[in-house]
Amino acid sequence: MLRVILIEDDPDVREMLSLIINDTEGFSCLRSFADCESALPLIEKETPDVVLMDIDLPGMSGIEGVRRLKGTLPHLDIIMLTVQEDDDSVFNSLCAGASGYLLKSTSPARILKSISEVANGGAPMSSSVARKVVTSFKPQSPSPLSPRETEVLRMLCEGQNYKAVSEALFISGHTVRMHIKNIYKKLHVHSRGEAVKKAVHNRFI
Amino acid sequence: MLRVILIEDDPDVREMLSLIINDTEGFSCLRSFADCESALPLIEKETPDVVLMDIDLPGMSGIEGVRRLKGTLPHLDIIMLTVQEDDDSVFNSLCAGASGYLLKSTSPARILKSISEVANGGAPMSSSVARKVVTSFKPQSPSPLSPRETEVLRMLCEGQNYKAVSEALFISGHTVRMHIKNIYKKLHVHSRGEAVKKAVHNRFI
DNA sequence: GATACAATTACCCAAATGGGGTATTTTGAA
DNA sequence: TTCAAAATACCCCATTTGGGTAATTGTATC
Repeated sequence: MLRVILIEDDPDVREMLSLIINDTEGFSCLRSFADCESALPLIEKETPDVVLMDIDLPGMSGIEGVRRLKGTLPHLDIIMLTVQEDDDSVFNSLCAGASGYLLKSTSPARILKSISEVANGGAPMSSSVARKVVTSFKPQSPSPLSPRETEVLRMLCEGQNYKAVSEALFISGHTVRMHIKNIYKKLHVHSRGEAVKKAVHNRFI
Repeated sequence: MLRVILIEDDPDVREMLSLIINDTEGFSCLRSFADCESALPLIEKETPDVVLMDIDLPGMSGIEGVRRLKGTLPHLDIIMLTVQEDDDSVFNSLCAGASGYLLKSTSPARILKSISEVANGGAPMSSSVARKVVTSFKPQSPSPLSPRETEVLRMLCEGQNYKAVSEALFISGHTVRMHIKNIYKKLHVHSRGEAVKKAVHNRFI
């Protein structure tokens, strides 16, 4: 029996979901709340298996709610259930610790399936959300750096200095400097920190 | 009609998948190959809708194959279909540009569903893979840095130097240096580059 | 009140870094 | 074969950085 708690400010949606969950074999909606403030203390008491969480809530946002819940109950599985489909909502939710992300257009059957999926170690996502997540891994822009420069930059990211790089690549320190100067020029940066940030961010390394 | 090409070195698996795809309404397996070397030139000719790609192949790996295919056909949807379940295989595949990742234990019905899903902008993944992907967004360790140090580190990541930071935060250059020294100590690093990398990687900023 | 931690200011020094320039050789693509 | 890019190597010098040490203040928390 999967024990679910629901946080959703729209009373109609809340009621409907609660009924659907309770009317299905193997699922039980322990309680439902209209906001995080009232929900959080009780969730920590009741320790449900899964929480369905809206994002746009009065008071504390659902994302902040996730952050706090995961702080006290790291093993709790939380599925976002929201109309928000923008990158920020998705990525901030996942960074906060949500284990799934469904759009409100999701069918009741799919929601129930997602609840059992998340409880079994899955990460149910609406397909457009999943694509966003997967695409975020792919470097968006091709690296402007030559293979050698990429190699040098990778070592800079490890915190190696000129000398270490030159010894590792069997080239002189002068050459390392030249590569680094070219890297800075190509990335439009003027320091190591910026270069590392850009490299990590754009996945050049 | 979804046009599929299959790359899989096991003849039995290849045959079976090919039959299943061709025997299903709305799907067509244009061709199948045992390795990337022979597949790539023909895929660029036939421009299928979806490619099913194994990872462990003779010669070029499936991951490298994805990288090359996405280089020439950026809009092609590729689903990895493999026994490999380790983090490296998953993340390298997605970084290379795969749009989906299924384990070989996936049922034929689910594979067919995934093909249409990926063609419709989704990102089908086996549930354990999806959880890996989602979990990778969550910072594993809470930041050990004080708020002020976090602020300083954020500016270092922007490529600001001591003076710029001190002016922006209305503190003396000496204080900035002290903060940075403490940051290095807490993060166990010895240079700006390393600190930036660690900060970005662990999402301290 | 005591203790602990964060934030702040201060100084010294050696090493690393960034910016400017120039030049040769190798490699690969047109 | 010709040309461009990449990789190699070198010079000078001002500035930045990293490491060490120490002291003061405020704000918590105990």
